[in-house]
Amino acid sequence: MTTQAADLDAMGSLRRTHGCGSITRAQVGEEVVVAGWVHRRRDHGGVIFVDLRDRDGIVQVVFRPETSPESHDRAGSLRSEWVLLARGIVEARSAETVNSKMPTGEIEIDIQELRILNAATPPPFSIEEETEADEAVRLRHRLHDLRRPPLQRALAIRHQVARAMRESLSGQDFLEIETPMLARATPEGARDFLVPSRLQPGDFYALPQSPQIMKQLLMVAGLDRYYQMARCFRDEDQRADRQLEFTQVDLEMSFVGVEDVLEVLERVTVDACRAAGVELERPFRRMSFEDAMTRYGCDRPDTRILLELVEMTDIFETSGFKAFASAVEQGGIVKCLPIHDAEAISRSEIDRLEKLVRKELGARGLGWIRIDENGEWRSPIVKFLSDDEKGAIAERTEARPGSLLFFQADAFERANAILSRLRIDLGERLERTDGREWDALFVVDFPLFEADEKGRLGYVHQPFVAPLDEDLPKLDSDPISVRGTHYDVIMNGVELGSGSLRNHRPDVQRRILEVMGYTEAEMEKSFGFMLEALEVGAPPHGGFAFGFDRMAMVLAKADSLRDVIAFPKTQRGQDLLMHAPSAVDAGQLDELSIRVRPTEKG
RNA sequence: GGGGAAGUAGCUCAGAUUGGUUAGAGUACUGGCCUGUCACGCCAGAGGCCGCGGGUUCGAACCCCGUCUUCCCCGCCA
Repeated sequence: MTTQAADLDAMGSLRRTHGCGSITRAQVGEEVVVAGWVHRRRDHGGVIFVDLRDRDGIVQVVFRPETSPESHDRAGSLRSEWVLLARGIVEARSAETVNSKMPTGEIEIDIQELRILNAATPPPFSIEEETEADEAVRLRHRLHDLRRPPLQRALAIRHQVARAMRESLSGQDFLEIETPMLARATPEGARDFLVPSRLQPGDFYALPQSPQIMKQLLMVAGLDRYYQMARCFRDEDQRADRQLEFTQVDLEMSFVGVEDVLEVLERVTVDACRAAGVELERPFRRMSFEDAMTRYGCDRPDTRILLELVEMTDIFETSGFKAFASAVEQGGIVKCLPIHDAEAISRSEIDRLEKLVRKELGARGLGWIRIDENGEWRSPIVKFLSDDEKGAIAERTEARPGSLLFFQADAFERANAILSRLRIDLGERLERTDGREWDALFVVDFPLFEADEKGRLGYVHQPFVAPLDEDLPKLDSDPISVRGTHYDVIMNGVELGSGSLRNHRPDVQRRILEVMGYTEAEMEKSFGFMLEALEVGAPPHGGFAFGFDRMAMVLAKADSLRDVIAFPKTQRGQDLLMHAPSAVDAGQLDELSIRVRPTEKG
């Protein structure tokens, strides 16, 4: 659709004097010039009101035939989202016409001169605080969506947080250093985005998944303290909190231990949040990975939710209740989520929850016991339990009339994932929270290795994480129990970022790769230049990477990364506004020595 | 790769779990009227490949099969 031919004006020498949202009673009587978009128009035949909107806010401008017949006449043709420049006198509204719902509702501008700078096609949906438009529609019409206040606020918060983090890190003696976007493909980790090389036909660059290796090389090179607002790329399936391309506030520092890094992280996090108007309590709480999993079933707990899980595995080791006992026998666990005063959870609600965890998380079922007002145990599973088991359950969960107990008997990961999901769902719905708005904490002491189903060890985070000094001897004797120096910063149940000390000694790095089953040749192929770098005098070093988009999401109280990124991609990786990715000319492919295999899609 | 939800007017949605006239509403849009509205109001009008492709049927928005798109989740993402 194209715009109607309209009689348009040039700006001439007229310039804006105020943002729409910043005009108050203080300007009454002054002449002002405002510029923006027609938010709404109310034409009374005589007087015409236009709500004019810019980044700053909305102000009512008035066109009266008696003030300026010409402006009034032309205002009649205005439509939504047309672009105006208008000069007029700020007037106080009479008591009856004050609009208390608008920040600028006490004043209006009597327009003397109107310049229509541009017309506009009708917007696909109205530009409001809240929109009901489908997300696909919002993404296709991203320019209109970006005009909505929540998105404008989110981008402003994003800017403020970025500025504060740069300032904070500069103030702590970090240098901002850029690293290449055209980097080397890595065999490990996420799928790479590849970029074909014209000058080296048949070879490819890879867009960096993160600057991990490059920042370690900077430490070896003696730059001491580095940071970067780093664009990162991972060609993996997306989620509400994962985009193909995203931004990390990446940092690394030399001659430090865990405490030194955490001190920096705490300062940066506090400074960043303050820039978004959020004051965090210091010091941040610390929690071990083990503690987090035991009590919350999750390595990024939202500790504002007061519900906690209870360990039950030992009770059911030799139970007559086959469903639980066999889970334990197969190396799994039994855990319980007790909820007291749970009368509000109906039987049909329990069925709904069971269906949910079966479908979404692969639960085998959802065991539950309700203790009614008379102390009777109402439950489909209670008939399988011995008196001893019932006694132990009651004692550990502090069950009482009104309590509802949810059980999972499954593999460690799954049982915890399911109960953690229920904990968050029900904790929020029943408002079992401590009332704090913000909850920042460090989770520390992650295991270095995890075993796959065949018992082979792999790294939990990445292959360069240094072990805790005191666990170093166990690298040979009991590697699975070796704890890493890895740490996470968690806020409101969202992982803001993670980091660790790195292996600076080549012998330790090699030993860790050996434990994971790498042969000498594989080590050379995958990590050759890293291992070489450690040989040229690598200082002890460690660092961190904040998921900057996630920080903005949490601080803007958004539910999706797409609401804090100007031009995000859909779950299928498409940009619905600019239509990327797209086919390219045969000539372009030819230059790159690339031939595309035809697909069904064409 | 797998599971789920959705797809009807620009937008948000009805359209019986029972297939049957010309597919409706609100809003937005267009024209007219209106000098104190602020979700302005009143009158009139226009607007539809019922996501797409097959099939069943005398007849399909509706039933069946496939497919595409968006969102949520699992896998995946050090």
